[in-house]
Amino acid sequence: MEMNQLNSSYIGAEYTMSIISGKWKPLIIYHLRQGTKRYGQIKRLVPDASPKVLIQQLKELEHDGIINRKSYPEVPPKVEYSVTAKGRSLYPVLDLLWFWSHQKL
Amino acid sequence: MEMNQLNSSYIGAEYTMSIISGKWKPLIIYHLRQGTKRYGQIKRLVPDASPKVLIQQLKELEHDGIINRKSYPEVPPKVEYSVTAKGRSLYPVLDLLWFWSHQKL
DNA sequence: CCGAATCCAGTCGGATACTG
DNA sequence: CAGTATCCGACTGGATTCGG
Repeated sequence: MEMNQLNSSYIGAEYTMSIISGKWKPLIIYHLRQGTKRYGQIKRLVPDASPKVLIQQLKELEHDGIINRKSYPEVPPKVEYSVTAKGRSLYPVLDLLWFWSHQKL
Repeated sequence: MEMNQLNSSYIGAEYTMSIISGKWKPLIIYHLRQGTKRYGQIKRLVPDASPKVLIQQLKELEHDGIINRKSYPEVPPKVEYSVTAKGRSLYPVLDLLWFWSHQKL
């Protein structure tokens, strides 16, 4: 599949965008990129996200196979989030999005 | 600026996404990529977009410097839309978004 | 031909309080 | 500690009608 001869319009670009669009998703992925983190850590790293929204975005990322949720049956509860292989394949995409925005034209 | 050592989180990725997120924007850019088009042509190429929304997305793309609007003072009116240099710099981004969505993992 | 104006439904994120 | 539950305002896109 050639990158310099794309044909079938941009149907599919929307799909990728739907996965990473969500107010806190890029930031969540960025932090998890540095390593596995517990829920409380993420909450502190993304303090402006309300618990409802934060959990919601984590669930969506998990549902889309971008991150993995591991729950430990302990008291108190412990939950760890990490990036999956599919999620790591997203790094170049996010990097390019970031790069474009910082580009001077 | 190194692509393999991004630091300042992903602030900026959201900015790029905000520019191309909009229900018909990728499709509009795709069609304009084939060459300058009149409003009526775009309307026919993106038939499911209502006139209000279509004009709205075209205006946003114009405001963000992605496309150019050229109006000819004729009767009947004639308006042409084309992609700017900044818009063309967006092709690799859209291509990568498209490519990622078609990738098998 | 190229839009503008109005009204409307659905989705998204935020604030706050509460729970196993 | 790691979430749920409820309510709510803002924004986005859609349907339709009208105008220069």
